Amino acid sequence: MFKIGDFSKLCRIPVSALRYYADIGLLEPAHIDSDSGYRFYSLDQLPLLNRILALKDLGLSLEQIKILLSDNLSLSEMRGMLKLKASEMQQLIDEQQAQLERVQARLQQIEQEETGLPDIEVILKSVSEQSILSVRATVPTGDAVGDLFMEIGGIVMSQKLKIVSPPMTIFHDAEFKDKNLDVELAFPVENSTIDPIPLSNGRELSIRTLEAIPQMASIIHTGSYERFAETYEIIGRWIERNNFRIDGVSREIYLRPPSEQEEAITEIQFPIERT
Amino acid sequence: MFKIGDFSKLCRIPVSALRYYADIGLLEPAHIDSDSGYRFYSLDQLPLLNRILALKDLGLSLEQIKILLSDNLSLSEMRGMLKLKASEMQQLIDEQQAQLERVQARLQQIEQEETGLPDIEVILKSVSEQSILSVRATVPTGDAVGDLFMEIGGIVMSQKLKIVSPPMTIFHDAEFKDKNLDVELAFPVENSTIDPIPLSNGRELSIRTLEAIPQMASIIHTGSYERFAETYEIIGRWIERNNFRIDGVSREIYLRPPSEQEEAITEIQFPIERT
DNA sequence: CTTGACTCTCAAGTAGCTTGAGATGTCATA
DNA sequence: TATGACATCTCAAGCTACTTGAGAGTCAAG
Repeated sequence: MFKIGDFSKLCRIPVSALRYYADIGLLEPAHIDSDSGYRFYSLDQLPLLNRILALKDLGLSLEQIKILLSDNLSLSEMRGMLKLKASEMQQLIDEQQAQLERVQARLQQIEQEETGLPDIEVILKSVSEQSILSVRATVPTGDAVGDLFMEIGGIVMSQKLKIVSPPMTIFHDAEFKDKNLDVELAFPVENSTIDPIPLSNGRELSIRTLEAIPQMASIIHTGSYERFAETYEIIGRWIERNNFRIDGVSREIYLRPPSEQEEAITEIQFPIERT
Repeated sequence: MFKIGDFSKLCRIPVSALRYYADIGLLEPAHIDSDSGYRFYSLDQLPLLNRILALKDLGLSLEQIKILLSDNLSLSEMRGMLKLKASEMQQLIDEQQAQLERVQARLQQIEQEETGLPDIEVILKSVSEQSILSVRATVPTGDAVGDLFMEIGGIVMSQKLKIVSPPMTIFHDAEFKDKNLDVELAFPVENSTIDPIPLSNGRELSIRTLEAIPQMASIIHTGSYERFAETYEIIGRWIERNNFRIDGVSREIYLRPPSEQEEAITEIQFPIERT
């Protein structure tokens, strides 16, 4: 029989951990002196302790180990648990690997271009499905989106549909263009249906569903629309450096329109995928 | 200005997290109504929040981010932090990869041999440096180690050295032998020096230092020495399956000698290295 | 004025221990 | 047998980044 300190040296587990294991009922001392309360451990407990440590090393929680050791479970149950664990671990490793790559991308950025554009503002997010009331049109220049907005804004308001978040533009062109852009002007609305509303030029305003997107690179642009190019460059470089590629149509979300007192705030989103 | 719920939807961060960030002073609301205590956030805070999220995504703690955002630190400091972070992450990933491999090794074992020997008892440990009083000798058979033990036990006891842990045998043969084994019988003692003590057959008993070993595969054998073979087989297979190789001399530690009442308990250790 | 949705604060819980305070026990020496 | 050094005991709190829940107050619509 060993006092806790000696047993601790023997098995190289801190005294505090042994006490903790005793507290949670994972490994009770072989004997507890009823006068002093001292815990005593026997060498016969070493195999059990080692089994505990081996299972812990496989990444099981102490709670799981306790269950596993009490109802000594079948091989197939054990296999199930381990398979689950293995896939969890694989996923965790993959995520961490991706995170490491992002850190290294940023490091590379810092090393290469001392005074370059910072891309610290880019974040990764997911967006969920939403209903939009939208019109798709070809506009001669980017600035003309504003005119389209003016044109249909009143019509949208008159629909008595509840608009649940700020308006956005969806850019359908496969490559970058600065003339004759294929855009969709959209207002997120509550889930409902209406008949399409015909507009001039054969266009129509209708409700459709914008599907969820698991991975979006997003950046917030503050200020006038004239300086968009720089912000687009930042997010573009971030995507490139982090080994993503653009996979779908981009959006601009007009969080706050420009006014006398305040600068405009716009979010730019690109759906991305691992290359 | 948005109430917390709306801002939460906007940036896709749970309300509880936003409140937490405010509590720890990481992101204070733009305004707090003094009557109701309601928090109000401005769109102007989005870039800051995104910076926070981007840094968090790089694996920095909220505390670090807070420091980093308050004293806006230099590029080289930033680089230092990221480098440190990157190496930490790399190490973490390597460890987890190794752990995953151990899980998979065990899975493979379960799948292949339904009724095979369980190797659940093998654990990985490190052992630290220790002084030993030892004699090295060639013995005709494994059983003869016991005789050697008898022979020198008395002499060791008479040395008035404090023996700090149970005796062990170190096996110096490069390959397995069952005849003429090159063994070293050792008693861990307090750090001190004595003159070598000559024994019969030209052997001598002396103090030396046994160096620390970072990775040992260890298993506890309970019972008579006759059934050692099976335990050796278990640990050997574990080492093989986990892609380690034996790197140095093995030990047997006689934790409890056999007696009328109790079974013997012996620990077997192999130093190992990643292949 | 009511109703329901929203918000507030404060406390506790999560995992696996570690650290510390303050009280007691054990052991070897004087 | 007294003393001092050291080991051990039992709590309680701390670690991270939040989440959950209780109980109470606020706000907007009908």
